[in-house]
Amino acid sequence: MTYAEVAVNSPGSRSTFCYAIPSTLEVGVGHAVWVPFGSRVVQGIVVDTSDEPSVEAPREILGPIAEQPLLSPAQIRLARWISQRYVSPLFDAVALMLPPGFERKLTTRFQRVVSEEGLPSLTPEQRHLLHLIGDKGKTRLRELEKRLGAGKARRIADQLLRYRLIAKSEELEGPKVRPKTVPYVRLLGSKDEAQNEVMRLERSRARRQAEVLRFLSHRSEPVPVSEVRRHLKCSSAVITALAERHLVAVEQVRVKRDPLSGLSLAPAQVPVPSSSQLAAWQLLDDNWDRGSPPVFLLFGVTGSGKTEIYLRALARVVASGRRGICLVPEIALTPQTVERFASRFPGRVAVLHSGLSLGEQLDEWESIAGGDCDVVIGPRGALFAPLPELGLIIMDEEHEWTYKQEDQSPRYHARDVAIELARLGGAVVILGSATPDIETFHKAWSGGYHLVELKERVSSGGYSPLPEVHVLDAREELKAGNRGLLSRQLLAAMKEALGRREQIILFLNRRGTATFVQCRSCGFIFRCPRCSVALTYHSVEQRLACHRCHYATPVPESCPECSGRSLKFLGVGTQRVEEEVRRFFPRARLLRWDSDVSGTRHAHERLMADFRDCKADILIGTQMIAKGLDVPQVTLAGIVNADTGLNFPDFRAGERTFQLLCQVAGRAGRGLKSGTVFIQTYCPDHYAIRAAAKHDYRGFYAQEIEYRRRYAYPPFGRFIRLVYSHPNEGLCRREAERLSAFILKEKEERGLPDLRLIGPAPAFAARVRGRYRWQLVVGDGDIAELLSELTLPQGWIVDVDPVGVT
DNA sequence: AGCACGCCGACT
DNA sequence: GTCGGCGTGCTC
Repeated sequence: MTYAEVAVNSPGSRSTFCYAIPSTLEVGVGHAVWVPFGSRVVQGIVVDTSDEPSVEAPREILGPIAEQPLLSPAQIRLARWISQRYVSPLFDAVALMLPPGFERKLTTRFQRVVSEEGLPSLTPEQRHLLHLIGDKGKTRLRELEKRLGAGKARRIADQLLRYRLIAKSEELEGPKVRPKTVPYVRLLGSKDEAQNEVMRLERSRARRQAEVLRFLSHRSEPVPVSEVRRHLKCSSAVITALAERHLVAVEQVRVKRDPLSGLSLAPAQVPVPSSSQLAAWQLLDDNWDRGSPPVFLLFGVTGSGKTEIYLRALARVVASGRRGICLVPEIALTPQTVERFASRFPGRVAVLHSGLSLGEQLDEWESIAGGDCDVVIGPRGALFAPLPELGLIIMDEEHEWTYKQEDQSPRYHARDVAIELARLGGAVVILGSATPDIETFHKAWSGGYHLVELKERVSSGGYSPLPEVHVLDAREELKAGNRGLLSRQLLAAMKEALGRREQIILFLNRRGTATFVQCRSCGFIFRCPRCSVALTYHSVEQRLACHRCHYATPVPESCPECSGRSLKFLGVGTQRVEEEVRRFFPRARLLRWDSDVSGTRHAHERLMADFRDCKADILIGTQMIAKGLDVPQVTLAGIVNADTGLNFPDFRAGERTFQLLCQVAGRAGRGLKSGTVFIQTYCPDHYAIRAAAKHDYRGFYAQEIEYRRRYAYPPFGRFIRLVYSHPNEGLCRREAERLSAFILKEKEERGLPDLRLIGPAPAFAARVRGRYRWQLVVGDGDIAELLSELTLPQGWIVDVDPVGVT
């Protein structure tokens, strides 16, 4: 007897379960299987096999879900690594690699057993439920929950079950996706026979049938029914009649749902590289196999031609018979990129992202697995595409935090996973950025990665210099009596640009819902007296709170520094800016671009196209315009308030601000005309702002890395965030305190002096959907190991390398 | 996710 | 005492 270690699809099962493989089944490592689990049947993946069972009485695997294994041994190794590193259930890690629509759930349904009405002992609620279930057919539990609420529906259903008034059944939902098929019509018999039949049909006045048959006799391959109908303008009845006479056969043929079918692809020719691109390529090419794995940081300002290097690298890999994945931060914003790749590798590019229909996703997945694609493009999840012979992973804009999965387990960072994947499969990694993540640059600087620099900006008209950047001190504006959002210099520059019929972008760094309070006269920001973190304004309770230590205070009426009474709640929306611009330039055509406006992916494209076609003079927007926008006519960029990000309670605040400012600055002057950028700020001396104004990444890095070193922030230390959520506030707090005390005890007993514990404190989002949230942040001290030994009560979320921490 | 088990308040 | 509601832990 052989036994299998199975990762089961059941929440909270961190370890694997042992099952016996019946000798009648062909099941091995990587197979998806149905297994009995408690009273239910769940899906699982075999991650190992052995001759000895690991428990006394294992149950038997019921059967394979698919004939072929779904995962390769390398993928299982990667899943194990992810599960360990991010302290997540193994199934969650495995699930990343399964085909789209793989997961199938059981539905609980109820049916009336006896239709005896008027049982006197029934409560009104019970009667109601009985009524909802009805006499005929089955009713889903989910349906009842929707009407009565989850807890109540279940409780009352249980009561009725006990009275044997209803019966319960568990049914497996049908597959969410099926292969798409299209009917094709094929000639039966030879062409000569068909010709004879044509004549016979004509004689018998079946003119339509004769036409169809003649049409088919000139074709050697089966023809789609729709094509026949379109061509001969006949109904399907004609084809059915022919099929009944056994002259033709109608067959279902599988077709691919292709998300790229709408693209107009002119095969692109390879452009002549600039000298700096050539130099960078040479360096990359020379060091291609050096390192374990070889990781390159392609460091080049916006518009320096990184994409061309990616394409060359992909071409190199494809030429050697291998394949590549290109990760992008957000596919919705980069249709041009997809188009560019697709026209360079015609017919060999696949895209994978959640914006596609499940059918498209499945078809892409299967054609990738079948070896029909050389290049896969997509956001972080595309990393897990079943690409055989993976030789290269590219990560564009590697500093972007969309690469970190936050909302569900496993909370992985695609960069780290990419490097591990490359290590397991002998592939090369190229990380590209104009403003690399501090941790990445540190690794490159200290020799862990190859640093490849692209020094010049390339544009269609030749080299375009970086824009001139002016830092405007917002405090000076206030002293001069300007209480508006836009400074005099910026307004003057806008007026000039409008006069020259040039385009302007105004950028607002409005991040999240966090608002902080600042004194308008002296620039003082309310900070926590204990942690010096900017206090966050909670509008519901009308208080300022520190999310790190739980300090809270009512909103003061005046500034403690200068006694000024003009306190400003910052977090100004784009609408405010729009109103103000309209007041100053009533005749300018404005376009507002933020998450409120752009609902769909096409809305992005339309907005961008409108602006590019000069249908507006001024574009006002948030983060989004810093990313996908490339409009050559823009000569002026204004950053309304550069400090919003700086005051964010996160040690990466400086880094994020620098990155954002550089990105916005990179938007101006990409065409023939040079650009100007205005940065409005209350802290003109902050190193992130000063460095951004000079386009000086290295200068910024030098200061930032010292700050990180001093406080043992990444890359010199790591964090793990533990969030507990519970509907009961007291219980939530108590559990957080219990775990905190436990960790401190472990710190003593195990001798982990480096372990730092911050909290417990209410999490940044202190209450989400009726559940209170408390968090602990642990720094260093090999806590991941400790946590994997521990079984945390359910309700805890573990986030290794979280995005926003103190 | 579902089921068993154990704890606590309302009622026989 | 006992029944049932609710919270917690386990499922190979």
